[in-house]
Amino acid sequence: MEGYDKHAFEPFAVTVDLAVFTVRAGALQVLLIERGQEPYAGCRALPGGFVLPKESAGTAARRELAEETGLSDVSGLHLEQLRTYSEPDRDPRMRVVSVAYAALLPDAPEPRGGGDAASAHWLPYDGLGPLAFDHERILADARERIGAKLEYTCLATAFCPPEFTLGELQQVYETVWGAVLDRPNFRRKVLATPGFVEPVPGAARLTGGRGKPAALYRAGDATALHPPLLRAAAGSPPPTTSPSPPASSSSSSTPTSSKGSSS
Amino acid sequence: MEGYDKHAFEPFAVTVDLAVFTVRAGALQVLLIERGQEPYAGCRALPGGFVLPKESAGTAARRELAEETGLSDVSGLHLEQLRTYSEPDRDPRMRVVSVAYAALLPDAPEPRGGGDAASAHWLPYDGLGPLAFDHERILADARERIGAKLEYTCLATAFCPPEFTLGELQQVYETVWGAVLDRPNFRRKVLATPGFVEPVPGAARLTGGRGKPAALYRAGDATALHPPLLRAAAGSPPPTTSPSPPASSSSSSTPTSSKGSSS
DNA sequence: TCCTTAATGGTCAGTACGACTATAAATCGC
DNA sequence: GCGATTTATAGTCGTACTGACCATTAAGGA
Repeated sequence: MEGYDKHAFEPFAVTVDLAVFTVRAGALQVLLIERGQEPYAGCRALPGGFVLPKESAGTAARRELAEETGLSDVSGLHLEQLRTYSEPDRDPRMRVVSVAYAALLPDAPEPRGGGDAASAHWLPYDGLGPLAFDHERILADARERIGAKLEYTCLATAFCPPEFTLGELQQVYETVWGAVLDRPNFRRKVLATPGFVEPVPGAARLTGGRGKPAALYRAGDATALHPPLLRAAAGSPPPTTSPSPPASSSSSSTPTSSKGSSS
Repeated sequence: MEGYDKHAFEPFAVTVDLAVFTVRAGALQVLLIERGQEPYAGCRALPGGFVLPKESAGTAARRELAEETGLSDVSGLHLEQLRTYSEPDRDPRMRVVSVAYAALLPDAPEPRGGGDAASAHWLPYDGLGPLAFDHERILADARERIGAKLEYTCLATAFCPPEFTLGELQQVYETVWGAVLDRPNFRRKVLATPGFVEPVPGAARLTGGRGKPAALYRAGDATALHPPLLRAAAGSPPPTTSPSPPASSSSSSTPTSSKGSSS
């Protein structure tokens, strides 16, 4: 952009929209508000708001995150810019360009407190109805981005409390990906990645529910996963190990196998 | 964002900035303009411009790409939104929010023609001096993004002409990553990925220079690489094949014995 | 003609990973 | 208290993937 011609551009309103995720009760949940005014009155929407004159979009996003969740300290939460949505007609009232952010929360206190948060609630991602504006698209993009980043970053720990078990970490992957992972293999992979997690020294084992108590871990100092933890390719049948997959009824093809794994 | 309060926001100027890359002469090159006016007069900058009233940012980016390169048809070129830069003081004159895009060009005709393109030129990425505004940062972000996407997408073919040799494709990887790859292994990997490249039927082999002529390939219809083509981890010494690492203290894993799990 | 260069074809070992079995340590039902 | 159940953890085995490396082919140049 060379010289600025004051007549060459239209002023835009700039907002941030937040896709705030958490994993609770084995489901991926999203923080949504219910709109009270037109357009889209009564419709669910992503929390967000205007970027103030002296703010960057990132600053505005973190401010909105604090306001909407009611949390006193959001400085440690993972907040990441997704992309910017700028279709001319995305808001019927005026020209609004929105910078979308994705945020990850460890656990999910029901939001309380000021501002728009009055109407903010956690809702499961699956089965959501239509959202206001282009928020459905933004939310879908956010989920895809988060899922992809689980593969090659240590982002999953951002969904976990400061100390967590490997089972909880695995649940994050399974929930976001919508897939079931093999527990011993997941464990082997995570522990083999230096800096992903580190054991809690005191080793107070968690004995909440049934079963053998699990060891506690903290997030390590690594940020990237090398090599990555790949989710299975979309339409790829599991690389058929056994030469005869559909072994009719119950005749176990190999002396050691016959777990009837894949549905 | 609930109701709009006309006094709650400041109008912003919204621009697009373009990081346009090509691979030429074994070097990664970038399209830059030279600013004629203050601020940063005489300084190099990314091409870009205002988003017009009826445009989306993506539309503006493609329009600018055509204007700056002088190419008549930019519809087939890879253009991808990077992220948005919105620091309040990033432009000393006024509040400007810029949506950055990265574009990939197969070959690099020196730009000609109208508009700002008068001063647009290809320059090697390495050894660039300082750029105007925060464009240095934008360019670095763009390069990192492109490098990362080469790992798990088929993006590299966007740098190549419609028909290319595997050597040319490998050169793209080596140039963007700044690393040297083993040619037989690269070949094996690319050909083993379905849909990455497909041989040109006529199979007119390219016999330009010395050596055995290379077969020609076209980009396939795949977009993702499964599994990815990973570049070596940053600070990882190559996984010592030789049976005697630094045979000092740490006798690492013996096949059946301690797996060295806990720290 | 011999040497150089570059593309292509192949081997081999180590690692990574999926599928699976086995054991340990807790709670629950009785 | 005892076994069934549940969950965590340990380990095995075979295949696929990958890096390092060698061999062959087909061109150009001295």
